[in-house]
Amino acid sequence: MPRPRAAGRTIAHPNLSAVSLQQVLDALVDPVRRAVVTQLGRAGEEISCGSFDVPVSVSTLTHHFNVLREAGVIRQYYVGTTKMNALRSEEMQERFPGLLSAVLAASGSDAQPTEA
Amino acid sequence: MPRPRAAGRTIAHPNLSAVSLQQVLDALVDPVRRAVVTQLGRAGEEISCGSFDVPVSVSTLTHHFNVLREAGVIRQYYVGTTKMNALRSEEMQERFPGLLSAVLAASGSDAQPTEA
DNA sequence: GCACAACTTCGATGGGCGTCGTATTATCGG
DNA sequence: CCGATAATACGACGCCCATCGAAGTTGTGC
Repeated sequence: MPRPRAAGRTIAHPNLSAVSLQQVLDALVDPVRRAVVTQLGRAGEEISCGSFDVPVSVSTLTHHFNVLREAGVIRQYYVGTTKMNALRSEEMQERFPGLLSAVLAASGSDAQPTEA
Repeated sequence: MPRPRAAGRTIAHPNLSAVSLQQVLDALVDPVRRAVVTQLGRAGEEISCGSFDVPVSVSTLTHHFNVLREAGVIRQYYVGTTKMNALRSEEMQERFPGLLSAVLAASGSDAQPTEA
């Protein structure tokens, strides 16, 4: 009976009322995770896990997706062997008004000082 | 010639255009620093370094003030041996619209899930 | 000038987390 | 049933940072 593992199907998502500000900030403070969020924000649509432009290995990326999901920032579901990702923008807006949108806006414009 | 040290007087503050989103998030993600920011937000006024209610030693607190100041979140100046602190709310609002206010709002209300 | 109070600086320590490679599971197409 | 593809689970490793205590600096008041 080697534990059920991923079960391949349904994925658990937290109720946003059970998510703390600390969790969300922890999720958004990592540059790689913020890149994921930003790309999701730009696309406005679901994106498969493998379609992100980030400078880390696949296993690391999986870890980041878990953190984002557990923080309530993204929603995920399977389509075959592919896992799709989407922002939980509206729910986040209710839970922490203005927070996610502020980060998205800042990431979108000149998030970096003078270095380009 | 033991370097000038603190010089006791004027303190250097960054221009907010030279501050990155990463810096600000790094500053705000720490619970102790966020407690400082929250208490400053509530007070609406300057507070001396020693008047904060945080569960760390004095030397650690000094470190946190440095991080907050270098991230452009707070402004500091000496009054005798006392150092006063104030939020740079308006400037932050211009640089990263909605960010600081969102964090303040979230910290103020139920930032924690269900644990009280 | 001296003691005291407020804060800083320095060096050391510990824990957490981002990172990776490898092995494993799940799904689809022949 | 077999291979290929997509993603996860599992340790392990290294670094960064929050933390502290002790010593130092600056200013105040007597």
